[in-house]
Amino acid sequence: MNHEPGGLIVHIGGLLPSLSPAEQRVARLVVADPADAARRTITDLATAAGTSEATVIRFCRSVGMDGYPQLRIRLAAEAARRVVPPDARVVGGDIPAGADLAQIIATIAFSDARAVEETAQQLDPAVCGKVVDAIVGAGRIDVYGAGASGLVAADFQQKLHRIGRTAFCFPDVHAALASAALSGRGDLAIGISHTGATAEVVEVLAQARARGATTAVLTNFPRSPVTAFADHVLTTAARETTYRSGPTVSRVAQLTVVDCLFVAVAARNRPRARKALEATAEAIRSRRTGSARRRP
Amino acid sequence: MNHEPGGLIVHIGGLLPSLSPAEQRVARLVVADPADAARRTITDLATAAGTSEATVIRFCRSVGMDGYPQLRIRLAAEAARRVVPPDARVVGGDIPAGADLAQIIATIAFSDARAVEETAQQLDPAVCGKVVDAIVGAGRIDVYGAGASGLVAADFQQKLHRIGRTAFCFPDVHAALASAALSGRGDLAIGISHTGATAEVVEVLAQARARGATTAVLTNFPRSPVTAFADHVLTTAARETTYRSGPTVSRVAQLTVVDCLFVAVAARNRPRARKALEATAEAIRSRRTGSARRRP
DNA sequence: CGACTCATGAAAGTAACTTTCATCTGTGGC
DNA sequence: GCCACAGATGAAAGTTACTTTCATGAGTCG
Repeated sequence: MNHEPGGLIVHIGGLLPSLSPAEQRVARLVVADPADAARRTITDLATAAGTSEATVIRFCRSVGMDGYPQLRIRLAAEAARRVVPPDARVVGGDIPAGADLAQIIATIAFSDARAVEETAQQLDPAVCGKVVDAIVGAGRIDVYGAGASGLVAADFQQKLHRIGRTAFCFPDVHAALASAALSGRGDLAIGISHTGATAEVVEVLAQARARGATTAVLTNFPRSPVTAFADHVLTTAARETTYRSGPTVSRVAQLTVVDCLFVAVAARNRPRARKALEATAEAIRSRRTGSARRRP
Repeated sequence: MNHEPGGLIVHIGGLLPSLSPAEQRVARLVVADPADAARRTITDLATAAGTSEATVIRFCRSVGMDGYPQLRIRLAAEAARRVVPPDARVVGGDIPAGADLAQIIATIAFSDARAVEETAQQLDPAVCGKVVDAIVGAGRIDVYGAGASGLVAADFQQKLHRIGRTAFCFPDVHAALASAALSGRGDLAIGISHTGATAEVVEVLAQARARGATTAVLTNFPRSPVTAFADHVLTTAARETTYRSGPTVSRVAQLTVVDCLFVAVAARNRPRARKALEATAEAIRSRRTGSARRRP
């Protein structure tokens, strides 16, 4: 049958004058509220149009559909498409004072999602590749971060560990500096700092580099102090707002970058990574209670 | 019947583990290609899933629909709304074996961004409101989480702390259980677990609740064991892939939810929260080295 | 004014959907 | 190890929705 890829509703509107009176009544109902029509059964719609089911079927054929069910799902699809995503325009800035929860959720989700997308867009695959090389070939891997970035660092460390690349992460600056002092050629130090100016991270990276280790940093500001001590610079792309200070916004973007590196490293040695993953997953599984409840 | 205003497909994803095997087969087909499923008749779909029509009907009811035709039009509508980015066909699934870095980045960013968006869409503002109330009114706040979710828990704790709502987070199960045992009416325990089946988190929440504390949980699976012990259930919406085991994907979504709660709590008492934020920011600022370098 | 065309709905027929029920399977208790 | 039980499942019966057929009637053209 006929294919009307674009606007079925528009198409019906154009066909309207050429339809029989009873079919026109059906058509008008459909055009007026496609979503509502999609919800009705054929008998329903026929009654609402003051006609019989047979006429509705004829109408379907007249507009190029095979039958009523087909029309229904087409209508549902078109009605959904024409609904404009509510008020995405306003969303994206700061949170207004009297904001309700739905607004807050929409705003945050929007800015998080955008941070992720924009970060991915500006991330340089070549630099990533070098960092991945470094991770794969490194003797020892240390990951540093303070505050919110510290959590990202911990996450990175956990992940590398799970695929068999032993890594360390220090919550304490002194321990971190000690580890950096003990590193050398062939080792890798990864710093994570939104501002790129966190003293601890800068010091640690500087120390590691002075000892001959390779250094990499993940920051939002490509010209921040820390980049002076980094062989490889990866950047996130996050904007700040009042209530969500910088690190908060960028943390999601940082995690995305960490995930990318993780997957890329795992992809380098698929079988071994998979085996390591399975082993760790197995170890964790025993810590689960029974599977999800079935309809309680 | 149930109203799932946001993402039915996402909702189905979350319900997946709580469905019976045969229903899961149906669910997977539906999630994999909603538009295609909408085109099929019930017999068709049943055959494709290797099961009977009866099971498909049961599946419809399980996900909150009245019957198959209703499911069909909902699927058609959602599939249409989901404006698929041109080359997103490959993106979103598993990472192909020979993937290059650009592909990996695109895939991960896409699935992260989608997890955030879908989570926001299905997040219930009413439940969030109750959790915010609980946080604002709580005597003591404990946040629990293990593994990757543990980092999210730590993040939440840090955030609450920064706006003056003292909270605790325990990396050690014993300490957590002890704290839970000491909690009581007016206290709040928040559990974070992607699977909802992490034994530690379940035990701790059960304990806290038994002592009279209010409990809340953040999980991907609304019918998982942990929800039995939670007064408030918040859900993320993340799908799993091979290389990025569940918790990895959902962590970004979890963080978004945590951010929402954080901002909502801060919004309740704007001046005080702002003052607390500024105080902590000031404390951290001293730990920064000079501002960003100007063209080196 | 008759013969034709077309629109229309009633009713019969078919396919789709829903319910019921018997069977089966795995689980936990003794 | 066996029994009782709950849950999962599909076959088949039952119901509803959809489609076809056909008779009727209104308009209309020679």
